[in-house]
Amino acid sequence: MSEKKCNYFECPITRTADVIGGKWTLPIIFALIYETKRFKELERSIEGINTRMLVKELKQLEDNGLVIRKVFAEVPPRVEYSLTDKGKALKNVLVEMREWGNKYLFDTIL
Amino acid sequence: MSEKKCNYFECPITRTADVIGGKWTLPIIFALIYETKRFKELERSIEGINTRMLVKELKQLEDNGLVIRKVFAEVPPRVEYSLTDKGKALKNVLVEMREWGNKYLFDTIL
DNA sequence: CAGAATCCTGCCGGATACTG
DNA sequence: CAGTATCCGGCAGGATTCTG
Repeated sequence: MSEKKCNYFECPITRTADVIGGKWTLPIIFALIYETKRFKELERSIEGINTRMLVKELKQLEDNGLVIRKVFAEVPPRVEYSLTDKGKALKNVLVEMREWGNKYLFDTIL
Repeated sequence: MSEKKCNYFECPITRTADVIGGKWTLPIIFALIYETKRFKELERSIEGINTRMLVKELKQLEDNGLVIRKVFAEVPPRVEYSLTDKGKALKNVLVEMREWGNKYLFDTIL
């Protein structure tokens, strides 16, 4: 961690924050970190999200190269979502966030 | 990283995201990670921020226990901001975010 | 099942001016 | 210097309905 001025758009930290800053971005990535999932599966596994938001953020994640969308020519339709390597590489970030959250957000009694 | 349902408010990851999700939160933490700074110093070291936002996010950070505000009874007034241990502990998260950002957001040519 | 199309609202974040 | 006090527009994000 060098002492460099963080002017937002040249800073890798804030740029990363922008990529994963959507309200449901992290839950989606988390849900896909170990397994491919279909749209409805995703929707069910993420409590509180609604269709529109899921579609929107998935598209954004796809545009950012974090998620792969695979369409099957079947009836009923089937679409599977999975993480790219770029997406999977976020795992370290998630791990650190979880670590910090558990330590400082839930163990306040200790 | 266990396979647990992430229902937002019980999930340490998304809770952490909420704490550091303000637009200028990370730049502020970054600016304070190695040194205490006065208000104006902070404002100058973070490109693009304005007074109102800096005040607002600093207050939020203080409420969340990430930042300490120390007021000196002097004229002209002097207020110094520094990170608590809780705040400093976010360094690991920042490091991972920077790592990821550098690798996947800036080295796309490679 | 996997979305697309609308509609609506809060509040996030920016600009600007003023104060002790 | 270290902040308040207002004003304001845009859009993130939610609810709901419809389609192939």
